[in-house]
This record gives sequence, C-alpha cells and structure tokens, in this order.
Amino acid sequence: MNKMKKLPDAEFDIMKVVWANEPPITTNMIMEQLGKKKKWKAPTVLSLLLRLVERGFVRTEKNGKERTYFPLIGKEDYLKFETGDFMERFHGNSFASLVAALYDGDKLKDSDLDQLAQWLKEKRD
Amino acid sequence: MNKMKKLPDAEFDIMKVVWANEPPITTNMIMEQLGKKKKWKAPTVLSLLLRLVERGFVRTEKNGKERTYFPLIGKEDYLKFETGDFMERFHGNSFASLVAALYDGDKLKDSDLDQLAQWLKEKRD
DNA sequence: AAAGATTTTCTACAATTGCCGAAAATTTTT
DNA sequence: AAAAATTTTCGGCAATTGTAGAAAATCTTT
Repeated sequence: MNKMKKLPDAEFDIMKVVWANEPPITTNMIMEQLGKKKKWKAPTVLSLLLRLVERGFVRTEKNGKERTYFPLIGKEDYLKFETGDFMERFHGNSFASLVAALYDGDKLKDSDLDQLAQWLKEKRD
Repeated sequence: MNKMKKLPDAEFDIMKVVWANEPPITTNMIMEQLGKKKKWKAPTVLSLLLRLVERGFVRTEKNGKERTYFPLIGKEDYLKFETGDFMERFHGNSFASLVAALYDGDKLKDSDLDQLAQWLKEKRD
C-alpha cells in the first residue's frame, strides 16, 4: 500500500459523489449531483475525473460515447488517512486537543458528549 | 470577524513556530526551529512570513536589519476554524464518523483516552 | 445519410503554492 | 572606514489546482 496523497478540494468533491453512488458512475450522475451546485461545466468535471484516474483513485471504462468510473480507493480508507493526517498536523495527535477545539467551536452537541462519555466508559474495562 | 481562510501547508508550519514562542518572533527563531528540519533557505522563510503578513495572520516590525513578528490570530481560533472545516468536509459534521475513523486508524491511544476522560470530567460542573 | 444532440478530448490559462538566487541594506568586525 | 557577515528585498520560476473553450467523437433522430 503505497503512500496516499491528499486530494485537492475539487477532486475530493468528485470522489464524494463517486462514493455516494453505486458504481459504475457516469459523468452524468456527477453533473447532476454536483455540477449544478458547483456550476461546473462538463469539461471541468471530466478533467477532474481524469486527474483522479491518474492518481489511482478511480478507474474508467469507455462504452460508446460515454465513460464510466469505478472507485479504487474506499471512502473509509481515505477518511482514515485524512483524519490521521489532520490529527497529526493540527492536533499533534492529541485527541483531547481535537475535542477541545470542537467543543470551543460549538461543534459538539450535548448528545455528542453523552455519547462520548458512554463510549469512553465502554472502552474502559 | 471576516471569513478566515485555510493556510497553505508551509505557512501553517511557520505559524506553529510563531505560536510556540513568546513574541516578538525573530526570523532566526524560525530558521532555528524549522529551517533545519525543512531545509529551507532564509529567503524562503521570509517570503512565507511576508505572505502571512498579507493574510493578516501576523504583523511585523523592523528594528535595524532585523525584522520581528507578532501573531494576530490565535492558535486556538485557527484550530477551531480548521477543525470545524475538517468536520464538515470530511465527516459531514458527524462526530461518530470522526471517532470511527480515528479508532479504525488506531489513532486513539490509551493516554488519549485518559486525557479525554479527564477533560470530560472537568466539563461537568 | 444528414442533421442534431451529447459527451469527450485536447489544449490552455490564471491563481496559488513552494522555494530560492542575486542584489541590496545594515550591522559587526577588523 | 573597509571588509566581512547577516538579514532582507526583489524578482522569479516550476508544479499544482480550478476551470473551460473549441474541436472531435459518437450516438440519435429525422
């Protein structure tokens, strides 16, 4: 498993759609689910997909005039990677630091805290 | 409070040193603490600092041939921002998703759990 | 088979980022 | 005050990223 690299924002946005749908993924699906929100033109999406192919995140097949795509990297794996990177880079791998920042930013609801406490208690045995 | 933007990696590395020291920060401190590890030349560090000034992350003063810097944005504020952004972008603001990714990636050490329990207890008052 | 519609390819370009050489400014040493 | 050393300024360049126009390919409709 060679070193994974962080995706540029736009490419990650594409991957989110790729992951959210049952492959094969068509460009059209992506245009539907993203193009309108992002106001991307078709060649933009195609070009991003091409880059994702080069990066090894998806593979592609051509059927007729259309092209379809299949993810090669799983969402969980990528999230694990990004999350690890983030933890190291911004919180020096301290979970406490992360939680504090979330709490300060009101990103943690009380229900989250309760869940966390619960989860913690379970882990401790 | 106008919208904060994510810092490029190299600039964030500089900020970490800025935050880790008592201002005023000298270029030399940064060279000492980063330059050797990153193998950056002096003009590189200066150029990054300049960009941080333009971004409003630090201000600078000139004394003689030397230049000193003072942070304008606090580490906590920036971390809060980055963490919120991260949560939304990669975990759809789901704390459970975050914890799952961390746990999966073995990023949660026992010591983290201890600290976390401590933090949680303090929040209870 | 021509015309029309759709999708892809190719090419490109501006902005951003990482990085630094060479020259200038200023201080320190001789 | 020259020479040496240090630090900054200026300019710049290559790689990456965001984005698409124009042209080509291919499918669909008439």
